[in-house]
Amino acid sequence: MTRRSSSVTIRDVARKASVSVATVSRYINKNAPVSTEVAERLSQVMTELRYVPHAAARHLASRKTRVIGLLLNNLHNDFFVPLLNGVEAVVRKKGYNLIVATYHANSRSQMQPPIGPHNTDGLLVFSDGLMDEDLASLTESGFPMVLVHRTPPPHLSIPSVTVENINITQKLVEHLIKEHGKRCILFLRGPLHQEDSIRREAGYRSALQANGIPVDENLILNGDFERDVAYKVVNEFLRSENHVDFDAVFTGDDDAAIGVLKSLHEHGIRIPDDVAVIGFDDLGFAPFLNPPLTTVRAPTESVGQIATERLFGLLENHPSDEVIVLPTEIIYRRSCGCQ
Amino acid sequence: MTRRSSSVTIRDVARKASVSVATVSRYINKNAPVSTEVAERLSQVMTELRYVPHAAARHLASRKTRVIGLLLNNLHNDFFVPLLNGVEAVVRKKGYNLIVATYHANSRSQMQPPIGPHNTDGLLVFSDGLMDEDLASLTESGFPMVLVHRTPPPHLSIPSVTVENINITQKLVEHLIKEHGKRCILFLRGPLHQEDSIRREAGYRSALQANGIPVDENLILNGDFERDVAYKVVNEFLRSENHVDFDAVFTGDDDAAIGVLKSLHEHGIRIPDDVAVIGFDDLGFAPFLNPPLTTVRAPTESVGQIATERLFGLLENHPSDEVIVLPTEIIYRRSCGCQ
DNA sequence: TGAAATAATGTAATCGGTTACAGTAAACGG
DNA sequence: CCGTTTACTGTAACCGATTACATTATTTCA
Repeated sequence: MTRRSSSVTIRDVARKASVSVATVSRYINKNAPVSTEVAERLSQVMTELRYVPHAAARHLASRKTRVIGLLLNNLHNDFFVPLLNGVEAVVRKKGYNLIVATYHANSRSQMQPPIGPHNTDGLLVFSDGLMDEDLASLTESGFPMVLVHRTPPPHLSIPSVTVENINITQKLVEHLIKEHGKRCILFLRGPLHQEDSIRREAGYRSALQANGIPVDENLILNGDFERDVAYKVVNEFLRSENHVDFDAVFTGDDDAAIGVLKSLHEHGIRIPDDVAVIGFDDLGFAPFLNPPLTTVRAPTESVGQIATERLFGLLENHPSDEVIVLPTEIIYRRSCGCQ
Repeated sequence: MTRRSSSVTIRDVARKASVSVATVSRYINKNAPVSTEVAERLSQVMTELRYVPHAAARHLASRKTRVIGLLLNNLHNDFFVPLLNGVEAVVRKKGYNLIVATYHANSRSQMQPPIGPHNTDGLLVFSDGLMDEDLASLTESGFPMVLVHRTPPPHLSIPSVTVENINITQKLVEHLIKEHGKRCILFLRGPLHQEDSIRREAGYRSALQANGIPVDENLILNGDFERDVAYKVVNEFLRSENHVDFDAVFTGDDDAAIGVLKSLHEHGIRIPDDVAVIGFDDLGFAPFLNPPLTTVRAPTESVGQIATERLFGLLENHPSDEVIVLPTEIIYRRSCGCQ
């Protein structure tokens, strides 16, 4: 078989430096002593030949990819910028590579998850595409994973990093009720199975209940934590003949808030005079919306960073199954009626 | 050598289906005919065994990684969301994987680029980390690349996708001058070697010159296309004892605009009455800033999509060295004084 | 001082696929 | 009816690293 290999291999280096490939490998990986003279010679030969180790060959032989994967439902959301930022910083510091892939529950039927044990050393899972049973079988095979904004299923010890949702949401919604006298609060939930969404809905419901306000299911819409969807759904709601009156909106997250504000503006609804609006995440633009958005500050970059560090912890054999919940805080701005 | 291989290999599949590994490989890659009975048998055995081909082994043997890389200067910017979105969609459709990595000019000295021929089949380059000579040697070795928001260096035929900057910037700045009577326009340029920044600065300068306004270098600051940097630099500018008066700001891009607005607000400067503000990119939040931002709509998701499609074009041997410049348009909102 | 540990290196099997080459049987073409 | 495609399959070399095992020279230490 004749295959032209244009690239410089470890054998070329070995030959030119008059050592064996094993020595070159040892020098590269620094996992066994190499005499200083040989080391110097190799260093020189390698730069001379511009040798770059072939990743796939290393992977195959060492059974390590030096790649970690980030699995997301989608990439529509500004929320992912701080998350990615935190993740990428740690990955780079460790000399690894990062594969970013999207995979969600609806795409399951059509195809396998694009990343997993076959092409990564570990996964950061922020996706409902991998269901509990998938997590179970991956865990069983010893594949390192860290869940992001998702609690591990019962009996599975998978570390997880998320932010506090329920209490802070309840507190935020109660702020609308107690401080601003709101009683008909529209809620845009996120993706149905996403944990943040579920918890925020729980916080929303308990805030109403704690204040003797019956939950009106007509006031709960699906905003999907997305600008466009939120915009559309609020538009439809406002256009429907006899929609329920409302005096506030909890948009679910800041991205959805953008869509909500747009829709309200276009319908001539004054914020916060007619309708108060609150979000979640405190994305970079939140203080500059019109009006500035009252929201919850979530340490998203830290989430990415900590989750990634924990994943490397697993790779380095420091097992853990702790669920880390980072604290959140309310940032009061004008959109709720404050100031 | 004893290595436990927990994973199912192509040989396991072959044995269980009573065929050779070659046949299995052919079935997987659909690059040679396989009888229907064997195909059916294989399909069944593969799901039964939950066989997933080992990526590194495929890469090593086929000299293809089925991975493409996106090289960015950083990930601080909301600008990357639509870009990533466009890229990822195409990559997924093609059944490839996407490595996202950051690499900028200052990190050059410390390390090699994290992605390249050794671990990807091709690169989308949106980074000043790879300099012209790097591009030259990569091109020479036949490595597929597409430049994003960057024009290929002379004599190198590398396809490129970008958006129109100069003319639209000149038109936008002239709008400030002619329609709103502005004459002292602060400009926050982006990263020094980034082409968008250079072109926007060119557009800014020619707009002033075309209208007989001398360019005051004191009115040009480095905003780096980043929220935080822009915020800081405008703050410093405003705090300096005898800074030049100004009546407008071209923030360079929408991300920087957020920082500029924040600083101006905190200094009690009214927008657009005291100072007009314009951005660039029309990011999702632009219509919702306070006041809504006049900016340039750039088709960033399309840029990502088209660039990626062209990269796959190269992989499929459709050479091209065209420079595609997507059109941009001004979106007039309130921050410039309109409406 | 002699046994044992350590340092430095080499040889060759191995990781899990792809594919060149070879071969057989059936279909085709004139 | 026979030479030539075509369809299908198998064997084994190969991709470029890592690393178990072996070997020799040098230290260490009781």
